[in-house]
Order: sequence, then C-alpha cells, then structure tokens
Amino acid sequence: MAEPLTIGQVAQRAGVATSALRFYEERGLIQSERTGASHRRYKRSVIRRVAFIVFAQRIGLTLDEVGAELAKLPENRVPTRADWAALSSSWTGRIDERIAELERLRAGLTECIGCGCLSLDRCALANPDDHAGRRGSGPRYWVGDRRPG
Amino acid sequence: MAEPLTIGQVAQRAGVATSALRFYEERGLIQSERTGASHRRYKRSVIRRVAFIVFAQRIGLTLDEVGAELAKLPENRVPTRADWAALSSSWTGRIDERIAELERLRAGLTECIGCGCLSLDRCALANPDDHAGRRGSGPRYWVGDRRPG
DNA sequence: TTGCATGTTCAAGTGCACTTGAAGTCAAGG
DNA sequence: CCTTGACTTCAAGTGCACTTGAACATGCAA
Repeated sequence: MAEPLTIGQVAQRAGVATSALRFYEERGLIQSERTGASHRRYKRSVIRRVAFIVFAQRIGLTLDEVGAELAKLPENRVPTRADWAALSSSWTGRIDERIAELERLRAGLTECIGCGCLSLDRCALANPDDHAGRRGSGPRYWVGDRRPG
Repeated sequence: MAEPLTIGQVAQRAGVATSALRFYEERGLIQSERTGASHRRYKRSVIRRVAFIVFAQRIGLTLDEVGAELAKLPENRVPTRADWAALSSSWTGRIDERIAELERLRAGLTECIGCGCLSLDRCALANPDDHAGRRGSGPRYWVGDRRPG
C-alpha cells in the first residue's frame, strides 16, 4: 500500500499549517501513527478528512460540530464516496439556511436600517432560530442572541 | 426634542447588552452625553447606529470595518434614510459574494469531498480573492488563507 | 432610612482556532 | 564533526468581540 505521509506533506497538500494538524489531532479530529523517532505518519485518507474540516468551517461549523460529523463515519474502514456524500448532504440544508438569511438581510437592508423599523426584536431579519450564521467569537454565540419573547 | 435614553433603554431596544454598548463607545462606534452623575445618555439615533452595527456583523464585517463604514456618515446631522441607504448599498455586493461562495460550496460539496479532488489549492471552491467569508477567529483570518500561487 | 435597581470604572476573563516560541531529537549531507 | 532541516513537546500568546467581577455612586420607593 501507499507510503504514509509526513506532517509536512499533509500540511502542504491540505493547505493548512502543521500546527493546525497537531491541533486537530489533539482535538481528536484526525489520527496518526508514529515512527521510531515519534514522528507522525499519516494515511493518505487523512487529507480528505482535513479537506472536510476546512470546508465545514467555511460553511460555519465549529470544530466541535465537525468532530460530531466525523464521528458518523465508519470506524474500521476508509470512508467511501458514499460515506462522505451522506455527511455532506446534511450540510446542504445548513448552507441553504445561511443563504436564506443573507438574502433576508439583503432584502431588508435598506428598508430596515433606512426606515424607522429599528427594533431588531420585532424585525423579521433577526430571527432567533437561525443558528447557522454564528461567528466563532466568544460567549456572544451569535449576534442577536436574546429571544424576542 | 425627544428625551435621551439611558444605556439600559438603548440596550433593550437594540437588543444588545449594556457592556456591548460601552464597548462600542470605547471603540468609537457610538457616542453619548453624560448626566451630572456621569451616567450615559443617548440620542435616539444611536439605536439606528447600533442596529447597523449588528446587521453589519451578521453580514461578516469586523468592528473595524463597521467603524470605517460609519465614518462615511455625515458628522453634523442625524443621518437620513438616504445616508443609510448609501452605506448599505455597498453591502449588497458583499452579501452577493458570500452567497455565491456558499453556492459554490454547496455545488461542489459532494464532488470535491466525495471524489479524489482533495487539493484545496487547485479546487475552485477555495478561491483566494473572496474575503467575504472571513470568520473572526484569530490570526488565521480566513480559512484557506494561503494563496495557490 | 433602608434597600434595591441602575448606573459607573477598570482589570481580567472567555471562547474559538489556532500560532509562536523555546528547547530538544534525529537523519542526512558536506 | 558540524550544520541544516524536519520533526517533537509544552506553555504561552494572539485577535476578535465582548462578558464578568469588584468596588463604588446615584435615584427612587417603601
């Protein structure tokens, strides 16, 4: 079977820093074996996994959420195309939500900021059930957190 | 003219915490007058400003960027509807970009993760000129930061 | 007068996703 | 033998957007 990859090789191929890979491993998102000199060696399939992590973040998942998704993959074999497709299908909904939110923002932008409708509570743009737009910044969780009721 | 508002009132109407309002003031995003007891008093127009801040963040601007936008408003009068509209018109493009990115992600999700195309550098989904999807988390700036060239 | 809500300042803490720095190991090349 | 480069661990730092806590002042009602 194919040669395992060094951390540097994985970093380059996946487009992330080596420090990020170590961090992902610490968080349990990826795995490695070790050489006699305790250098990490990665299976080729780890690149796919890292790609998944990067994509998921781009969509707005936290690393915890990514971990939960990755946990759904089969343990004892390399995930197939179908396995990955099963995971990513659930994201489509998430992406759709975020797009819908952005479209609401765009539609209501001039009306809501430019007009007298300033109460975010009453404003339809600040809908509380949409968790998708969360930005990863501290205990504020997502802008407009507090419920209208 | 209308009574000025306390920090608590502004917080409730705008849907943000009082600590956030103090923070915004410190950052120069909003202003207040003080009573004899050095309590903050806000003009009503500040609510609109805070609403703008919240919206802008939801779209993906940092507070620095929001500040730059707010600086374009007239200094010596309460901004009109047209003033706000002028600001927000530039966002529409930004929202469009972000939506386009999400649509690319959605379209390429199964193909790119599920297939053998794992190099994010070569993958059209990881386009480097798109700054809109930035998430505010540390010196990573945005996922996929390093250029393909 | 007591007591509570609401306000003040300032420093420090929080959560996320990493990065950076220090100090060390190991293999190959000159 | 010495250097270079890639790797190792571990602790601490970074950037953003706030929040929290401590210690104090003020305003109003019972």
